Amino acid sequence: MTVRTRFAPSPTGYLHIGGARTALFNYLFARHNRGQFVLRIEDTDAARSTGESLNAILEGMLWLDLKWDEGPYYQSKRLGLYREAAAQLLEKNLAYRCWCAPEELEERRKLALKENRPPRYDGRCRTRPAQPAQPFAVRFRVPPGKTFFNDMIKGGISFEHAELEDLVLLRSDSTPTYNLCVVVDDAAMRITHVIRGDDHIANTPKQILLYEALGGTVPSFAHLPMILGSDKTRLSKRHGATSVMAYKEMGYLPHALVNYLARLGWSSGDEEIFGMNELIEKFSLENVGKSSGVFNPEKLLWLNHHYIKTTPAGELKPLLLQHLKTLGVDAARDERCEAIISTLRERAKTLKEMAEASLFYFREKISYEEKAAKKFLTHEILEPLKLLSKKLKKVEPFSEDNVKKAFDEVLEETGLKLGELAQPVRVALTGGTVSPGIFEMIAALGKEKTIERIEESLTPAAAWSSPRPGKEE
RNA sequence: GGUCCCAUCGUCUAGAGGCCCAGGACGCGGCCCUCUCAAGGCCAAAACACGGGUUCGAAUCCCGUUGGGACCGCCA
Repeated sequence: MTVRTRFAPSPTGYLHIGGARTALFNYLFARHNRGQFVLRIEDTDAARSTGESLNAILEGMLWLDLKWDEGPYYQSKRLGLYREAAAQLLEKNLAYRCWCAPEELEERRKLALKENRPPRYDGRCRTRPAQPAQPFAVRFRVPPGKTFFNDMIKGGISFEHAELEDLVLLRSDSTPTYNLCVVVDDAAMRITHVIRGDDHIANTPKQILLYEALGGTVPSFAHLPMILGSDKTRLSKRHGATSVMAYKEMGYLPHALVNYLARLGWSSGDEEIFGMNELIEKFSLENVGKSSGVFNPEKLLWLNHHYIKTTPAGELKPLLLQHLKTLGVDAARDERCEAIISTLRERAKTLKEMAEASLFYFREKISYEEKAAKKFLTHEILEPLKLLSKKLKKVEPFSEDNVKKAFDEVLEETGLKLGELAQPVRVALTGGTVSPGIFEMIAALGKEKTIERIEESLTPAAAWSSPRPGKEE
């Protein structure tokens, strides 16, 4: 039997970290077993479902490269199926009509909670005579007994039916509810493995009972542990960004998130770095842990940096371009991009950081940080800078090695140490004291801009080099 | 309140009775390298929640305690 998994989000918000991991594990399990991965949109709550959310979820999955084989299926387009199933259950007396008013139910629940009683429906309509002309909901008649299932992650779990309430299958407006839809669809779509968050454990016995009532094959279940925030409560906006797409905006590589999410709850020995194919090859539910995990942004950041360091510059370029664009720089036609990326990848943990750090390469005019200029653009350095400029003009090709040679000559002739020359040059070229290695940076900046900026620095250098009090030469 | 789930360094985890006075990774601290910042290399601190069993032997199995979490909707 081919393995079929599904990811079934409800379009009531963006794709969040937890949902993304559920989707990923379903994807990996299906791929690993050469099965199919189905996408189903659970939009039976018309009031809360939006097209915007739907797009956000699809966008998130595509960004993470979690491609589905089938769907998306929309539950809102399958309402007839669910009603049919409910009618069938009604017919077999496995379900019954309930005339209780929702408000009344709500009141009873609140009262029960207040009195510390289980807030469960008491089943009073099981035996109630028909109330013609009254709107009714359809409830499942939970049979007596006990349900056991063997969770692929958590192991054996069983529930006494006495703990289950007669759940609503069809609302009084005849729209179906979650548990019914899930079971009907998972059966119809021949889902073999239901992999979802462990907040669904309590739903599982109800769903198993429904499968049995409807004569469907019960799939295998695997309940993933929750992802928690730093305070060990369920991950939410309070803990920072939870939207997958927010990570794109922050300059994360999609695969860094995938790798991080995979390792949150799953492991393969001591390994930390996994490409997508490697994940597919190595993923198995046996290696998924049972306990919930805390989302650790620092580790994600480390992974992101790892992938920034190892992804070819050519692949990084279009991504960097996007971030530069939001900073108002259009570098699409700039041929230096790949060289620039190479100088920055070791020191930028996100693409956003890289874009910001690369700004000096693209600016027409740079401005000096006051402190930096004051400290390094001094009288004494004027001549060496002139000399350097002169030497650099002759450098051809303008490669890192050749630039270094020009520097060596200047150092030789002036007796300066590299540090004494490099920092002023750095300020002259970038405006600040922090940048990539001086030679690689100069080569990436390009001959024209380098010489232009050094010469430009010669003027203000004289003006700003007023010696500090007591240090008069 | 009831039911269910979970429990190894701060965090993610390895560990499927002896290989473990517990290994890796992130982060943190130190040192080295060094033209700045990084990156890199090396070193260090840091955990089997507790109590009972079972066993020649337990982080690993069982029970209990404690602590965390989830669920208890005509939401999904």
